[in-house]
Amino acid sequence: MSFPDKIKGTSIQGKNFKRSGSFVTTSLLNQLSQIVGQAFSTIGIDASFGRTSLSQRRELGQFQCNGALGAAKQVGRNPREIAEQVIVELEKSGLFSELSIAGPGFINIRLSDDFLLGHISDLAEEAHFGCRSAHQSQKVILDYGGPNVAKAMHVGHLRATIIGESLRRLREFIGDEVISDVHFGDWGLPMGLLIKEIERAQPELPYFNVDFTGPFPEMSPVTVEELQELYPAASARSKEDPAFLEEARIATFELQKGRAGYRALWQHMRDISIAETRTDFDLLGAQFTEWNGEADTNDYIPRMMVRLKEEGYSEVSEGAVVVEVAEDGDKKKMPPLILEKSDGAVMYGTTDLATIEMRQDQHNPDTILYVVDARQSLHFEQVFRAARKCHSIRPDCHLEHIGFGTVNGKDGKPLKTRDGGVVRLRSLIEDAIEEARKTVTESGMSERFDTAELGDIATKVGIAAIKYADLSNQRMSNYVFDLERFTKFEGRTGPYQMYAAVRIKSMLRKAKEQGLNEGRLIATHDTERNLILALSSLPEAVKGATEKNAPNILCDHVYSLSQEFNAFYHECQVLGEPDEAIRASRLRLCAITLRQMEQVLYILGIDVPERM
RNA sequence: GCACCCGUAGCUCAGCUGGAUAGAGCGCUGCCCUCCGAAGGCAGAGGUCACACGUUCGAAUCGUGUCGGGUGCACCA
Repeated sequence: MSFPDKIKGTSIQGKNFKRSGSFVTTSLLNQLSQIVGQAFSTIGIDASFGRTSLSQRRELGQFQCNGALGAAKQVGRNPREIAEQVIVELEKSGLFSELSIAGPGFINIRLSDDFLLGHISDLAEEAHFGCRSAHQSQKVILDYGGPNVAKAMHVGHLRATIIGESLRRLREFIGDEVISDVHFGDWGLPMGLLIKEIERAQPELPYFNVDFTGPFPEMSPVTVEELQELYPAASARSKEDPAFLEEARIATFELQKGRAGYRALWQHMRDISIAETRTDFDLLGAQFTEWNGEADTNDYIPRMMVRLKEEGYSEVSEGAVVVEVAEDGDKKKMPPLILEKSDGAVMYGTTDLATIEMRQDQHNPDTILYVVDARQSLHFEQVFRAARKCHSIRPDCHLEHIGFGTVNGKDGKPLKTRDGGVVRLRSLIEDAIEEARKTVTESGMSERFDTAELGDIATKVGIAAIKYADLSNQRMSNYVFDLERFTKFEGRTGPYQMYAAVRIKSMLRKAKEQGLNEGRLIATHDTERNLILALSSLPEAVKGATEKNAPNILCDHVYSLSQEFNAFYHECQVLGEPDEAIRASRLRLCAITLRQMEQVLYILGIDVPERM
């Protein structure tokens, strides 16, 4: 693809916009902004006013630039006059099929088909649709998931996992080196509670004998199911029985100091708990490169404590070792980060800080992102401040808490089971798949597919429903969990997006059967151009999603792809188009659309089946 | 008490680096299958963008305050 001959060598076309082969140097909107910026520049106005975006009013143009209004203010000239001069400059380029001024000075732009088609053809050649060109690759550690030993994963882990995994895939897509760490909760007071609870039931076990040096049994004395019942029991007991709580505290302390029997028992609990959570993560498609936990910082903690004391960062306050993190000009009260309780045990602030030191030591990351419930924002503020103050991390390493709101029931309150208990993640997923199975069956799919494929489709639909519903919300706001709504095939749902993609797959399959080939892109209909515009805006969506850690921007993008595709599909025949060149072009457009849709859906963690 | 998050159509939510007539989906009304999957498309009704003041040529968007909801504020995670 190349520009029409007539525009080569014009002032605006210039050297900056030559493309060599299929290499895309920048997104369509960036290119346009630069081109329009040059026009502003030519008439003596700062090029930054050339910022151009997709038009909000498609009937007036494909793109709009509002820069003349802002420039008018700064330069003290009439905005319409500026706009007119800019248009005169832009017309010289020959890149546009329509340029007009509306209202007080909005510039409306339509691109020539050559430029538009050339751009999308190049973009489609790229493995990442041009999304990597503007991004400086970095090493990112993503901390999400956060399951705990002995506790079944529950609703609270849903968002952490879904959002975290999506960010992991997004970062990988733009070319970052990503380390994903599940950060297992395996080191606090709950461990002591569990040890003591098990001892109550089975005091004869060797784990509780201080003099026993091993070897300890290879099999765990408890099953996961038992473990999951032991924890609430122990937790309840600790609230009623101060003596039990005290024993648990001591056990926690002794575990952390390395008491052999406790460590052996702890290892069993950790192993069976990890095995259990893997199932949940597999169902949600979460992939971790590291299965570290709080306990893995144990070697770092003593060193860290000594260093912080020696270097004067930590101090003793009310019997506890703390790091003061309050700063002048703080608007809110900023309590110190507690590293060691007055009983000598460490807390999650300690392990979090030590984890930062460990990560700095092992990976030297550029960014660490924590995908954790928004309610923990104060905690992370404390930890990050402490990390900076104590030089636990390279100063230019970016630390950020990616918070999120709660999952609510239809009553607007955090989701609970009918009897007020915690909703298990597993049952949530199973319910979604079950609900999906219902809608899938109702749609008559059961007659077309065998049981195995039906099960696969229902699983994919159920997972897609949950994920899309979760990710399409703005991260920080709470949302209402309504399976019936999520699993519908109509409207803004995961299944709707899948349906659009599957329909393209089906069409491309037919084309292949009929021996039809793809060919050079040509534009014959505005729905084709609109679809191309949607496709070409992926880099902006990806950039926005990355900068704000906001997968909902990608949900918007894939939704508008679906909408534009459906409009195109309705208006334009593809397989039935008699003109071979047009048919080949449309087939190509369908293929590009499918590839981008699947790519974005993949980032959202949604699998598209071959048929449904 | 202090701090943070949220308040947009009947319902569920986008939009928030200021720009034209504030957008989706569900629900509601009406059209479109001799045509590649109608699980689709097109059109319509529905809004004092919580409220007030301020900055601005221009505010859902920025600032201040008020009201309403959620959350958090040292030895749990």
